[in-house]
Amino acid sequence: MTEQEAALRLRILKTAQDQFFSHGFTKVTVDEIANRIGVSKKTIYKFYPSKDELVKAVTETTLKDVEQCCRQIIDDENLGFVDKLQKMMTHAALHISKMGKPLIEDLEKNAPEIWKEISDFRSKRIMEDFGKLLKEGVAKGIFRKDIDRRLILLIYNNVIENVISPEVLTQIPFTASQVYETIIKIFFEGILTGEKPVKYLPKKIVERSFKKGKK
Amino acid sequence: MTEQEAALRLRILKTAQDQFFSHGFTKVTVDEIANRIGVSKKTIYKFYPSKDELVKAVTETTLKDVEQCCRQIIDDENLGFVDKLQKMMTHAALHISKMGKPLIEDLEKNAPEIWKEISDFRSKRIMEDFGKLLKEGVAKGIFRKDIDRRLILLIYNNVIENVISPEVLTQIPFTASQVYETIIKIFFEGILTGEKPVKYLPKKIVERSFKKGKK
DNA sequence: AACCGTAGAAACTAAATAAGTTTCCTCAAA
DNA sequence: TTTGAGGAAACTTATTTAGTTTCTACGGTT
Repeated sequence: MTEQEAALRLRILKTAQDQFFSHGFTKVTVDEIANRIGVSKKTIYKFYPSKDELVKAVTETTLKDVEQCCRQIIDDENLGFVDKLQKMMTHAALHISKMGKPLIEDLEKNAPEIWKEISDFRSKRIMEDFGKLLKEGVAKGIFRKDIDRRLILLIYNNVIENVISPEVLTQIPFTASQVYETIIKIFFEGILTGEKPVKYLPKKIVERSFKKGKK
Repeated sequence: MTEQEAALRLRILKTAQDQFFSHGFTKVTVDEIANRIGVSKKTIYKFYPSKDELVKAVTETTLKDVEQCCRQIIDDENLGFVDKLQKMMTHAALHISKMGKPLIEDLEKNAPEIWKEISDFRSKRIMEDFGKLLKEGVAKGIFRKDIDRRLILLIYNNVIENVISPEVLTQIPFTASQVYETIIKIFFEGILTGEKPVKYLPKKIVERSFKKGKK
């Protein structure tokens, strides 16, 4: 595959990702993706043998990117676990809000095996690594022990999924980063014991980070 | 039709409007609308003989609401024409941003006769009434005469349609009302001669006004 | 100038989806 | 007990879409 072909293949992937993230995949036709890029369906099927393979490629690329980012955070020895937790939460928020609800619901209904892959990944990556950090915080007396961490993550996931969405953000007098900062405050203030001062606010997220199709 | 039946009919209309405004009408199935409301397709077809009729009803109701609001503004003798223009612009903005681009493009492609109705309405209502107010301003030396008002409206329509949209607003550090206020400033500063002081800023629009399906 | 390979556009085939209708069943009201 | 209405699902028919094939044009190579 030449470099130009690789570039085209990536462009197909990014355009599909953008459209699938916004609308789900069943509502987006291969014809539409082709038209957006300015190629024919024949060219798309040159790189991806079927629409399902394209959906899979979008999903796997997304999860790989998330995995890589999470690993960088976990493996960063310069960060304390609170910083790690906060960065993980930020990254999870970006992932959840970009890989939007329309696609997740669509996958659950129409491509359950891909949905299961995402669900398993989130369980492993979010519940394990995330949960490990929460557990460490409890052990050190920084986080409260009376709140089940699986519920923390369930609530967090739902809040991000439903509040940081284009439709909601259009109708409230707050920007995406303002909303996210408030969510982080409520969560951290809710799980901290208060016995030790903890800095948990992330560096301000620029709204552009919420752009779909962006790394 | 009983009052309860009328309420159900209206609920079907509002749900359809909400979904069509966000996604266009071809991508929204009658099944989905029925599921959202918790009725069967049979019940929907009781009130609307076909999907096309439902789309037509949504469109006509929308245009009627806009017409009524515009008329109230035009007929309000307590308002100067600058206030009238500004209120018309605000109302046009709410209409354009709510009756979203997905539906307009969908109608143009798949239901051209409905699209033409909207287009004609917009020409008449926006170009005529709107244009009349601009003309009056030029005559009074308040607005510049060297800018064609058809272009003013074309540019205004495009700015509102493309900037005040959920996807864009998610990715910028401004709220919908902040963006709208800036648009209004640029437009009025751009068309005013500056010979006379003019107050043009609207009362602040609450973001909830951008909610689809809301009157 | 001729040939070759590739991709766009559109047509094609087969499968899937959706509009609109009908059937069966349940429930509430008379 | 009977009746009527609506939900759920099945059904029919039409339309759409996934994936394939054909035709044509264009650019590169010989």
